[in-house]
Amino acid sequence: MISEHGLSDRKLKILHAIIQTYLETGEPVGSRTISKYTDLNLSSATIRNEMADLEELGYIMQPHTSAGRIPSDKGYRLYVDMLMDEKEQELSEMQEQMLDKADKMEQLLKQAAKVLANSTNYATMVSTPMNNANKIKFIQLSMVDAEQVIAVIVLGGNVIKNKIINIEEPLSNENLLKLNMLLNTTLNGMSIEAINLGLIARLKEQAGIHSQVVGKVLDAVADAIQVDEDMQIYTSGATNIFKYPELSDKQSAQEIINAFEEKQQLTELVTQTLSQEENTGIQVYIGDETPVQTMKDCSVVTATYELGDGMKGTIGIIGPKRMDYEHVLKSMKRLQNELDQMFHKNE
Amino acid sequence: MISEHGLSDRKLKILHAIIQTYLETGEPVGSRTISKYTDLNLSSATIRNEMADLEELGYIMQPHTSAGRIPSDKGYRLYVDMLMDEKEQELSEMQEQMLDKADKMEQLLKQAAKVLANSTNYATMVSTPMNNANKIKFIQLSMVDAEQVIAVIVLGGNVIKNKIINIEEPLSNENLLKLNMLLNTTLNGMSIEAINLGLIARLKEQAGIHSQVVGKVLDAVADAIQVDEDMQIYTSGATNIFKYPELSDKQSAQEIINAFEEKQQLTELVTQTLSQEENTGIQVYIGDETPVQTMKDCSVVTATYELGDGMKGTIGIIGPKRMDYEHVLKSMKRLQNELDQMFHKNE
DNA sequence: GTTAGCACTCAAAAACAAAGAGTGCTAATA
DNA sequence: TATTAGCACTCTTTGTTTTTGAGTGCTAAC
Repeated sequence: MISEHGLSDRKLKILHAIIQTYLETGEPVGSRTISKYTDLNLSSATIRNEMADLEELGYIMQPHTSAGRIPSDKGYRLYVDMLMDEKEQELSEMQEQMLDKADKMEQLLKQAAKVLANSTNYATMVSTPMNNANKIKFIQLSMVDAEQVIAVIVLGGNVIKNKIINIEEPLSNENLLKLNMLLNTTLNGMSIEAINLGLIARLKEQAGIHSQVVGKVLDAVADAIQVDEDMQIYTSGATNIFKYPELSDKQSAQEIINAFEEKQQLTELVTQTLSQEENTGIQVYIGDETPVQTMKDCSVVTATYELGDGMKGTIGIIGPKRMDYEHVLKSMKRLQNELDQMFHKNE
Repeated sequence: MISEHGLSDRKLKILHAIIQTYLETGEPVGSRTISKYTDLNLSSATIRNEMADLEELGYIMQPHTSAGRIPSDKGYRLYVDMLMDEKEQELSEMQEQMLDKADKMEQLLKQAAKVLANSTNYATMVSTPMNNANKIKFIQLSMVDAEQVIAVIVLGGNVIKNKIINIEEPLSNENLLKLNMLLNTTLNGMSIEAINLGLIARLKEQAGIHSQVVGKVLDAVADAIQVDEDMQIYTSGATNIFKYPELSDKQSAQEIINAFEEKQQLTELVTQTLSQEENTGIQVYIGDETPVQTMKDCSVVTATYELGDGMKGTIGIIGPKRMDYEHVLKSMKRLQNELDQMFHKNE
């Protein structure tokens, strides 16, 4: 939706110019600059009048009297909303850079974060898909040596988990085979929530003397999923924030980078993004709008990508409010596309 | 080895006092401070004379005339060497914090880095073990569905790798069994270097019509190992460097944190550390001594831990030159011990 | 409606002025 | 001979004042 701003065309142009120059320079922009470096052919005085209006309307503000203007959050918002409505751009070539190294999901996502950080010069994050309603695709137990069994669990989307289980007495080949049969026939295609206590009891009963092994395997399954529940987040380019003076004073830099390192706070972003069901799946949080308080002086752009099976992951870009929204939105769309495509191809 | 410093006992005491107070405050320390807050009972003037000597000998220096003295790299070196010779301390309790969450190696090491960072307030890194001469312990292929086979490879030290392989036509159960037999009998206990072209050719021959599958599996093996070759590095507490003003100006902070994020430069540290064969396995690099140029204004303490099978990993602490060496060295020894122990127990 | 002109404001930069910590040296002292 | 008190000197730090310049708002002319 376009905001009901009701600004004259000229005001809009001036606002646009202010924002764009501010995006580049990071310095408050004065009336003279606009008057000179724009094709409006208006004197600085006229611009000043318009700017006074724009300020009154809340789109721009002065850091102090006798300084130029900078966009307010509201101003950015308008700008971004305008951008969002623009036609889609041609995609791709990003693909090459990514396919390159990527074969495992983990690496693919790491790479994605890196590519995005490089191409935008902001800090980026990519989350692994959350498997809320994920299904077990395959389970296999194998003996590694006399006392150790390895359990390999493949989930939907080819997410692979494995876990080593210590057992007291060796399993015969035959029994191993039986157990594998049992587990697979019972659990295959099963969604994770569906594995309840009743089912577990039944399984153990059927396993007979090996019920304890089954117990351990189920623990392993639970564990494997548990680990995945708090999904992984890959970040890149956190130090890019040093490039923007307004964020790189010790205090802010410390906090933001810390958030990136600890990742804890980023999960908030992920859940927030995933819950919000938008058409394009791209969201822009400007300043205070962000779900993560640490980043209240930043802008955060997030997008979701899909894996099928209802699995969704998140991509995020964190930068200064004066971020190059145009470029970022484009890059975001591209990456989103790439990821969607890749995962669907791999399926 | 103790350096041949040949300093008088008094000089040594003064140097010690200077370093210790500087470690705490981070400010140049003057003669008066030493005279007052030490049990030497000497006037500031006497101290000044001694300090002049110490400066001439290169153990301390003045940031500028009429400032107090700060330790030089040489001074720190002497101090650290003295510490290193001290008796071992009692270990442990760190174990609890770690065992807690740890079950997979990856998590264990992540946790280790975190614990260490918390306990020292410096930036830390832990590398996964390098498997130069690592052996294949177990290989298993399983069908996931009609077109996909999963290969699980367990290496020495229970390092698990897996990879999904796409195949054209389904394998019968029988053939799968045969392949597994073939692979295991041939490759088990084999060190990775030993898998050469000749062996590969022989394997393929024996696999007959499934030679292409074998090829893909071997690719997968190579790949799995490849991935491991450039080992993982887990870091924690990078933002701790903000706590030390002498490192936290934009320039340095940016560089150091970046090194931590990109990890590239840290591998240098790891290899350096691993190559150097010391008795205790703990090394201290002060300032310029560091293998990583980015950290020339820091001190870096590294240690190795062992996994058996000749696999070794690295632990590292990076902080200001005025780091609390005593504490750090103790923590380091503890962690080193914990890790050694854990991996050997798990074996 | 637009613009030139001017007085005014205010942050940032530059210039200047203590203040204070610490030194080196000399001369007196134990 | 080793230690110490005393003093002049040096430099950073801190605070104050001045200067500068970009940018504004307002008024009056176009």
